[in-house]
Amino acid sequence: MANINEVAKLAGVSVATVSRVLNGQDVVTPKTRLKVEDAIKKLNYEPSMLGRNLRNSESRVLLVLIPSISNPFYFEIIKGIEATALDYNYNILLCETDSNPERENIYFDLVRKKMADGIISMDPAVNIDTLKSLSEKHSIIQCSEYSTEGNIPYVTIDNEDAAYRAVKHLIKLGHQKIALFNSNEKYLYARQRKEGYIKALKEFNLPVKEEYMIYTDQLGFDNGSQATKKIMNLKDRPTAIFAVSDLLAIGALKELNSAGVNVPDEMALIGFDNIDFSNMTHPTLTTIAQPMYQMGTVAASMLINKINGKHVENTVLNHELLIREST
Amino acid sequence: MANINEVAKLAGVSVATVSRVLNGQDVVTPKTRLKVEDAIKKLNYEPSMLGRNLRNSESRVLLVLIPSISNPFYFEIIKGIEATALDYNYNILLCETDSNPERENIYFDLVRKKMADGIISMDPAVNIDTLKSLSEKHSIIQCSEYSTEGNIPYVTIDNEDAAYRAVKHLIKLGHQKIALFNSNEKYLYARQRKEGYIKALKEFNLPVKEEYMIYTDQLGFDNGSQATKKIMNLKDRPTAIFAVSDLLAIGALKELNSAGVNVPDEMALIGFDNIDFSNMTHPTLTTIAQPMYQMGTVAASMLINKINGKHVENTVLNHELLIREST
DNA sequence: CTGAAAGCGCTAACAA
DNA sequence: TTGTTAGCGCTTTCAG
Repeated sequence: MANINEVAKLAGVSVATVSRVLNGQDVVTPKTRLKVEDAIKKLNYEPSMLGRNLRNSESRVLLVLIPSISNPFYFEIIKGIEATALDYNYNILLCETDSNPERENIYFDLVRKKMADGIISMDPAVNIDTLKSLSEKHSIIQCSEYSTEGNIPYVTIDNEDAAYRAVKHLIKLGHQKIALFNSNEKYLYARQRKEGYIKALKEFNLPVKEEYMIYTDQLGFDNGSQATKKIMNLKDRPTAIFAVSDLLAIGALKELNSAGVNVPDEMALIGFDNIDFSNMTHPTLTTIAQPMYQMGTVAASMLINKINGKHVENTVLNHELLIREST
Repeated sequence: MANINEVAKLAGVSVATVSRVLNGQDVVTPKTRLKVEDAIKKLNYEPSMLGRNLRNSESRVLLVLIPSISNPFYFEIIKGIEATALDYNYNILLCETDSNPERENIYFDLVRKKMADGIISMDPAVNIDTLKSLSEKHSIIQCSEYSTEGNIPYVTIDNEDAAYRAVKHLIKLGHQKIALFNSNEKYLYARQRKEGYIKALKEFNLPVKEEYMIYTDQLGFDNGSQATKKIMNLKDRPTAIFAVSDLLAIGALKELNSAGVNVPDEMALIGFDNIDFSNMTHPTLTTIAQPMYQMGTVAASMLINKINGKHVENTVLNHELLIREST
């Protein structure tokens, strides 16, 4: 593998000139540029990022922390991040924490060790203390889930309002007994969505019943199925479910279908996220759509700005209620 | 940020000694080791991978090429790759090509530019010529989809046999008119699965009808729905569908459910891949399960071996027919 | 067992 | 406009 020296020698110029050509600096005479380009072609030379990165003390890698790669919620966000990253000549290292602090630490180490220039954290279960202390020396952006501790910039949606609108939609449809499938309240979004749920109920003078609120530790299909079983056994069974994730809702739908409960007639169902699959169920799922791709591009832009020492502002994006067959 | 020099100075040793401690070389006296470790702690020192990587001319990054991040088929494979990679102190750069040659090239450039030490390609649409020429200088492994051109090592399953067994299962159930939802025949796996389909039909003296074979360009839900519409309009409508991907099958199921066609009574359905969703549909989907996680670990091990100059052998893993409600 | 020094491949300040 | 040179942070050879 040729290096910059050999190119310089073959072209009859100095390495500095080769470097200039490589970086598109227009101080170079067209004639010398041509010589250099010729030499590059002849030697099949490819500049090594290893040398360049050391010299520039940067890795041009952005770390993206997600709890699980199999949650479709993150797909579009990741695409947005990646597109923006590539635009700015960054690459993304997608890191799945499995909500495992040990694994998380492996990834944090990458930025400590300069293998990454910054982090976009989308992991609700992230250790916020570590994140905080890391953010003192490194660039970090929170995406979707966030904490206001530590002043780490974030991009998100108004979770409370989204939940409020979802539940209000159910109420307008005539539902009075509405279950909430929520995730663990240690997560901010869970607390916020619960707030929205309660706000809607209260606004219409409906009772807030503890037994209608089911908490699941994960946001998988199975958790949705389990939760559904629980509310089906209630003496005063709800007529509608608001699930804080489409995965949960789809698990619920599966259980309802199996139990022969008609959706939406006997049980209305509304999810959250608008993942692809939510439109492939039978019936299709009413859900809250977040501008995921945009969230990704915004997060990436914020991070890149932060890396470059610019000031970045927190961003709250708009959501949308998507009414489909399940309500 | 402290560097190795400052640590050496504070510890009163040379940088060489610090490096030895860092790399766990046991030539160092316990006493000096202690001094060094103290200094490291005091300075909060983290060794920079930038320097180390340049020196070792390696990046300890593995490139993983997939066509689309939203195809769940890849999840478990990626998990397998990642787990093995981490074991060997590698990180993976997950690269989504969108079957776009331009994007593909951006990623290939990363290994040319030494940002990555090797590639695991899972993209059926990959430019095999580029891959071939790249494999002359770089370590590459093909995973799942492969080409025998260029002698690039691969890990895969026996696609023909898998398809054969799927279709045989349908035939044993009494089906005589079986549709095939295949992807584009430019892909090897598509050709192989078609072979298996035909082999089973022939073995039972069933006619092979062109009109029962639908080709889709992508493996998404929508393609499955479209394909289903086509065969529903056939005068001699099939009674069973074998789809070469669960996504296709789920799209088909959606269409069948909407059209009020009972699955499996009026139309049996079998997919391929055993993605998570396949167990969440109503009815649940019969499918072919591939050992995806293992495929990932094997691919990663092969690649790491290749990077280290060892010889690697092609591997064919076992598959399994998972009979569920849709047949 | 430890240290001095070279060098991985590149960029940029400075000089010419 | 181009060249010389130092140095990014680390590992490793060679000497001691």
